[in-house]
Amino acid sequence: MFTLAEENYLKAIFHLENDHGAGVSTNAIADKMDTRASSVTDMIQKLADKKVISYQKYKGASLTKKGKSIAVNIIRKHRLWEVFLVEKLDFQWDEVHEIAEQLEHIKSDELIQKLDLFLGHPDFDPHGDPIPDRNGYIKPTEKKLLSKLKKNQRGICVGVKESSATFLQYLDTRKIGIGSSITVIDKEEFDQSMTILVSNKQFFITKKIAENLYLKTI
Amino acid sequence: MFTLAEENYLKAIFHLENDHGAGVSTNAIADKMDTRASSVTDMIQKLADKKVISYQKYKGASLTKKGKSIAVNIIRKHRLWEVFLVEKLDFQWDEVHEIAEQLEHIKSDELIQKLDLFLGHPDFDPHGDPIPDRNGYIKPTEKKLLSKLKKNQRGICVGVKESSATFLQYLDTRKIGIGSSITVIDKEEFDQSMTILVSNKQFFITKKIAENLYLKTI
DNA sequence: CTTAAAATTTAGACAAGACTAAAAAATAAA
DNA sequence: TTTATTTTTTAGTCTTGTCTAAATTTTAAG
Repeated sequence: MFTLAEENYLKAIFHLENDHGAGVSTNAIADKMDTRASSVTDMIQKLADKKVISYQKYKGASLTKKGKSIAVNIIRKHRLWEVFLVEKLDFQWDEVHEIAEQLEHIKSDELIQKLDLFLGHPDFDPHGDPIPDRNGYIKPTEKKLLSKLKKNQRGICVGVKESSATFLQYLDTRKIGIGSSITVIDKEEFDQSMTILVSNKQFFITKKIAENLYLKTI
Repeated sequence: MFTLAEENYLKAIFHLENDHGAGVSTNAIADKMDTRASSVTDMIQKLADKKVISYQKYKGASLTKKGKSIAVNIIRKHRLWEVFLVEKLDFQWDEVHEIAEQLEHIKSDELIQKLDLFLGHPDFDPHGDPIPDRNGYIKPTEKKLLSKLKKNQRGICVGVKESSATFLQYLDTRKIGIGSSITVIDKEEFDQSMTILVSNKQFFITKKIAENLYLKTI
């Protein structure tokens, strides 16, 4: 059985490995977990003892098969609970992360199976992230960051990379959400900022915004 | 803010105080929490420092107003989650305790308010226990232990005192549940055992069973 | 009312998970 | 390649919540 702290480390390592490739550095983990490198070294050692990561001193950490399966299961739970909060309890998409962060650690396979059924086996969470199935399989989706699009290209928003409340609220004020059609009207070579068209309104957005919106190009 | 351990102690003290009156002994708490008396002494001291219990050495502990309010809130959460698990996720009444034991510690007032609404403001949990309202008010119910009934009296089962899986499963095999009509056919003076009638079937039950079934007499 | 038993508290230790400060290793720069 | 910088690890400490063993207080028995 894994403690709350261990589960959170596994989840962090999974995400880091996903975003930046295998062999996650101590500092990267410390950064994501908002803790100190020395604390990470300690935990890394514990997780290696438990065979959920492979690790050599100074060489970074990678999830083993077992570790990955645990991490994916936590992510599955997180995303299912987010769907529950938004679909059933009527929360907004910017309000659910903190709560799901707690709910994801509730231990009961039966519970998750029944929750999944109750929700109608959803494929995506409210932020457009795919929900792993019971075996940990994540359906690959062909989504592209808005920042990768060129002038005049367009797509449908299918997800957000960041899901902090501030970012989501920013999107809300622009009426940008999952399903929104977005067209690149203009793109500034110098700072990668863009002018985009969303439901007949034009907005100016920075590179940072464009790097956190996933589109399905059409 | 209170830790998981602190919350569990508060809950235990609340229940003990409810069942056996104010001034809960160290040993009683240790027993209920399945821990050692010395650990209880330590925690009791912490809780007293935080003003959620009043406590004098060797004299037992009592919840303060603040402590009681925290405890009742945890119980409210526990019972609401139990309703959710049974009503929405289709769990049996003997399967929900462990899971609710975890869910009761999720921190979000908004969540509980919305859950309560989603469930239609239920008054009782699946074991017949009253759900405190948002202000911590518990509607007093006139329920009586089956063991207090005399020969030929009858009532409707409105709750169980114990809610261990084994006890609930025992009741299931006898088709006894919330709402069942129970008549005392015979009562043995010697050992307080009973013969009861439930939906046209007679059962022999021990004193211990009768002491864990709440009835509303009619 | 004194002694025995039970209940409670204290003292000291331990594991988990974090931290600071310092040492060691790896990487980048000159 | 040697030096400087960054990254990572080690060493030692702290807090929370637990434990055992011993001391103390309260309660019960004679």
